[in-house]
Amino acid sequence: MKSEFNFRERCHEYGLAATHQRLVIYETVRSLHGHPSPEIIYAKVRKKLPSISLATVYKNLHTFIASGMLREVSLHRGSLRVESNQEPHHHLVCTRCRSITDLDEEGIDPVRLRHKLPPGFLVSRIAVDVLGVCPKCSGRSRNSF
Amino acid sequence: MKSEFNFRERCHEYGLAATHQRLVIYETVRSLHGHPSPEIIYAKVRKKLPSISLATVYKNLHTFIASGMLREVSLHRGSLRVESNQEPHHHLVCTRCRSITDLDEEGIDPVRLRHKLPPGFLVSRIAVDVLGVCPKCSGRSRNSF
DNA sequence: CTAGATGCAAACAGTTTGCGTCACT
DNA sequence: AGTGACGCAAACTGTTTGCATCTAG
Repeated sequence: MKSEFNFRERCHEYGLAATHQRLVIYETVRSLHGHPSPEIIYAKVRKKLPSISLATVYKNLHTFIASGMLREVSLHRGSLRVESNQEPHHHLVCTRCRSITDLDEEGIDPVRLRHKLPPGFLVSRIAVDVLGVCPKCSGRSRNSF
Repeated sequence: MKSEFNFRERCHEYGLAATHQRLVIYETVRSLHGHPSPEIIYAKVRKKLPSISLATVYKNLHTFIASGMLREVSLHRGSLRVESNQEPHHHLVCTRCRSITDLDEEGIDPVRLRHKLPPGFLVSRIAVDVLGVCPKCSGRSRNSF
């Protein structure tokens, strides 16, 4: 199986044990469409591995994300945050510590859309996140973006 | 107080009672810097209103966000989501139902940065969210973006 | 006066942790 | 053989809900 070979290779690259559970979790994510949650992934993985635990799914999703084998939809998950800055602005986000800094709008050219959006979708604004590693975090540790 | 006047006006505009708690919560958010969480806001509001409850803070933050008086940092909060689509892409996000659709990268001009970023910040990529109201949601109901 | 707002406590959902056992390398 | 992964259950965090009481309009 080609993708399994690729999987083992990438695990080796990051010093991860290529366990059966990991393989199934990884291939399940790739087989799902959209932006699946841990629960959804767990439900599908369970069909192949009925005794797997949800904790294992969580641990491995984090492992994959930290290694760069998978990406999360947004770094802004977690608790609710409100904007105290009421001016239009964008965000500079550290992929390691998740800190957020405001970037005023003029520093970024207005984003232009050349998309055929779904008919009837009413665009209200465009949010830009500049992702990377902040000065404080550019010491050691793994990737995560 | 000018800002209080403005507050009462905006509440009236949305049919919200201009309670003392609401005023303090609103002004507290405006007085904080960055991207405060409900707990942080609660802690500061409590100094003026020692008997306020955390539930009231939550309820009112939601009220303000739904009315457009405040904005949340990201629509992607909540549970962890992973990308099943491994190609570089952007997102089309509905501000009402929070559904996410992928937009392939070519439909959006590469974003150019003209910012003086904090020295030492290493940019890895730029994420664009096109926000608006999806066809399914453009029936009734309030704003929230 | 009355609809809607507050405060409290209990319930919830999603996620993490500690620990004994098991399996890659 | 040893380090790291697994599975389980319990703990936690952030958030929501139901309900009795209060208050702005």
